[in-house]
Amino acid sequence: MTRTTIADVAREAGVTKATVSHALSGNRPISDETRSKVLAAAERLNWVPSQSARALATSRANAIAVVLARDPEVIANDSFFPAFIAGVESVLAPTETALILQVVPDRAAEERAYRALSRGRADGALLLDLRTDDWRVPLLGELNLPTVLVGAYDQPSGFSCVRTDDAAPVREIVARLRADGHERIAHVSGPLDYVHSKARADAYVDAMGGDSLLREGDFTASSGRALTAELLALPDRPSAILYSNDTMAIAGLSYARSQGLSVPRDLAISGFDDDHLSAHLSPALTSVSSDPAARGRAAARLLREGILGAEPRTELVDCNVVHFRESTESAASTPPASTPAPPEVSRRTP
Amino acid sequence: MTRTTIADVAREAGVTKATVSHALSGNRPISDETRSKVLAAAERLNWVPSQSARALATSRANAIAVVLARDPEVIANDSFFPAFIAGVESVLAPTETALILQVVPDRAAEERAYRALSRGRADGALLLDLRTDDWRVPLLGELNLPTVLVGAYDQPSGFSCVRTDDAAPVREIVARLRADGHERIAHVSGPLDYVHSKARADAYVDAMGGDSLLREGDFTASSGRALTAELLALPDRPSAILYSNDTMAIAGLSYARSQGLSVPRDLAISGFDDDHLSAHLSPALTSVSSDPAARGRAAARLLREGILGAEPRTELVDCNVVHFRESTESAASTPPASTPAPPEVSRRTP
DNA sequence: ATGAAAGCGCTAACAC
DNA sequence: GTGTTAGCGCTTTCAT
Repeated sequence: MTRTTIADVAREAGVTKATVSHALSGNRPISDETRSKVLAAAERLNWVPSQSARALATSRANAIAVVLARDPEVIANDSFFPAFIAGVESVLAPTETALILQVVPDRAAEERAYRALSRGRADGALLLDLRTDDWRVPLLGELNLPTVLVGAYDQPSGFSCVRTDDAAPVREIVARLRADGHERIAHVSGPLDYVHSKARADAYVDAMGGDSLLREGDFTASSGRALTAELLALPDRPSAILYSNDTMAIAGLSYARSQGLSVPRDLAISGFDDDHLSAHLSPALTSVSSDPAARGRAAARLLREGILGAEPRTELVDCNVVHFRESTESAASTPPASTPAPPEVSRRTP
Repeated sequence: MTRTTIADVAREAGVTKATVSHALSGNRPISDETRSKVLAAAERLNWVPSQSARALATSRANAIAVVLARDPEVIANDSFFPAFIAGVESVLAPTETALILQVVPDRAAEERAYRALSRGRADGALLLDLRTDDWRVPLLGELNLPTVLVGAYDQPSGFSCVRTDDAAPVREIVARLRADGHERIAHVSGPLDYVHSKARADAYVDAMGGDSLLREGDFTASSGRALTAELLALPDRPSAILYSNDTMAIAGLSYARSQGLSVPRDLAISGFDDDHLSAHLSPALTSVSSDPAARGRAAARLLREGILGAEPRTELVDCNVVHFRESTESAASTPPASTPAPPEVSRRTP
C-alpha cells in the first residue's frame, strides 16, 4: 500500500495537481464546482498534503520552535513554562502551526539546534530565559530566523519582544514591608545574568536605597535553602526576605521554621510566579502572578507577524499582580486574634 | 543571499553531492581523506542539511509528536506533564530528534492533527491521557504511525505501552487509613473514562469491599471543591478522602477548613502525583509520586524502537511511591503533642 | 570508492 | 479558470 499523493487526488477529481493544490490553498481563483470536486476527492481518499513536500517546495515549515537549555529538574518544577506553552498553542492551533520543543544539554548542542531549525524545521523561534548580552540573539540574527524575545531584553536586537514590568511588583512589596515596619529586607535573586532576575534585583536594590542585602540564587530549592541559612546567620539578620521565585521562597520558609522561627512573625517571606499551590500553603505565600499564558499568546502573535514579514515591535504585557498573603502579614497590619501565628512543628534536635 | 546547499559543499570539496551525503551519513564506505575534505568544506560554509529536503527524500521526519486535547487550565496546573517531557527529551536529544507538541481544542482537530503528523511531520506519536476504548488507538493503527501508549491500556492495540501500577498505592493508602481507624473513606476520582482514573477508582472500590463512596471529578480545583462539599454534607460523612490528584485534594482541604474542620483531625486527605509543593503545605499532603520523567524516558525509548521496526512490547515502570505526610496522620499513629492540629483560621461567617 | 541521475510530493511560474 | 513544467535540497539506486 503506497500512500496517496496529490496526483491520486488529481486523477480522482479529473483535474491536475496544480488545481488540487490551489483548490486547497486558495492561492488562485478556482471555480466553485472544481473546488468541491477536489475537496470531495481528497475526502474520499483521506488525503492530507505531505508536510515535508510542502515544506520543501515553499521553504515554510509551518512550525515554530522553543529551545530550552535548562536542567530537567528546573523544567519539572517550573510553573511558568506549561502555562506559557498553553498560551502559545492557543494562537498556534487555529493556524495548523506546530510547536517544536527541544531541550539541549549544553551550548554547543543549542547552537546546532538553532542552525538545524533554521534549515527547514521551523519558521521562527521563541527565546526564553534571556540573559544580558545573550549570544543567541546575534546567532538568530545571522541565521535570519524570525524570533521573539520573551523578557525585558534591553540591547538592540532587531527582534520583537514581549516584556513585563517586573520592577513594579518588587517596589510594591518592598513598600508594603517597609510600611509594616520591616527595616532589614533581603533579596534572594535568580542568576543575575538572566534579564528577569536582574530586573527584579535592580528594582530591589533601588527600592532599598543603599541598604540592600542581596544573595544570588539559581531558582532551585537547594539554593533557596542555603542562602536563607546564610542570611539568617547574619549578626544583623533580615526580618523579611523577597525571593525571586516560589520554589526558593518555600525552601526558605521550611528552613526558617526548622530553625524555630515563625513566619511571618519572625520572618516575612514573599515569592514570585505564584505557583498554583502557593495560595494554599500555610502560611499562604505572598507572591506575584504574571499570567504566563497571556505572555505566550502575545509571543506567538508577534512571531506569526514576524514570519509574515512585519516590522519587529515590543509589546508590554502588564499582568503582574502582587498577592499579599499570610506570609507577609504583620501584627501591625492585622488584628492578632484573627490570624494567630501557626504553631511551630519544631524540627530542631531536642 | 541564497542559502547554501549540499551542492555548494560538494563544489567546495571538489566532489559530488552523493559523496557529501554519504560522508555525513556513513551509508557507504568513504575514504578518510574525502570525508575530512567534505567535513571541512561543510564546516567552512556553515552548512547544515535541510531537514525538509531530507524528510522528503527519506520519508523520515526525525521528529515525534505529542498531541494534547486538554484544557489550557489543566495543562498549566499539571505537574506530570513538564517532567514527562523532560524525560522524553533526555532520550531524544542525543538522536537529534525533535518533539512536536500540539494542543488541540476538539476531537475533529485532534484527528486532523494525527493525519497531518503521519504525513511527513512525525515518525511516531506518544499517546497520553488514554481512555478506555480510545478512538485514537485504531486511528493511529490505520495511519500506520508507530505509537507508544502511556498508561495502563488494556484493550489490544498492537502498540508498545508504558504502564505503572496505580492500584498498589491506592490499596496501600486505604490500608493505612483503615489501620488508623477510618471506616468511612471516600474517593474523588478523575474522569472515569481515563484509564488511570479508572484503575485508581477500581482499586479503591476493590479495597473498600462494597462499602465505597465514590465521586467522579475532572482533576480541576473546582471539581475537587464541589465534590468535597457534597461528601461532607452527607449524613454519614467520610472521615477520610482519597483524591486522584493533588489539585483536587488541596481544593478539598481548603473547603474542609472553610467549614471549620481540621485536617487531619476531622478529615484525613490524600492526593496523587506529589506536586513539588505538596510536601510543603500545612498540613503536608500525603500523596503518591510517580517519577514522570522515568516514564517519559521509557516511552521515548520504546517509540524509537518501534520506529526502527521493533516488535511492540509493554514496559512496567514501577515508580509509584506513597508519601505519608501530616494530612493523613491520626492521633493513633502520632503522639498528639508533637503534631498539634493546625489552628483554624475560621472563615465561617460569625 | 566515487559519479550521474532519478525521484520524494508538493508549489509556483508560465502558458493558454 | 485550468494545464504544463520546472524546481525545492536532499538520498539512493545504478553505473563505473
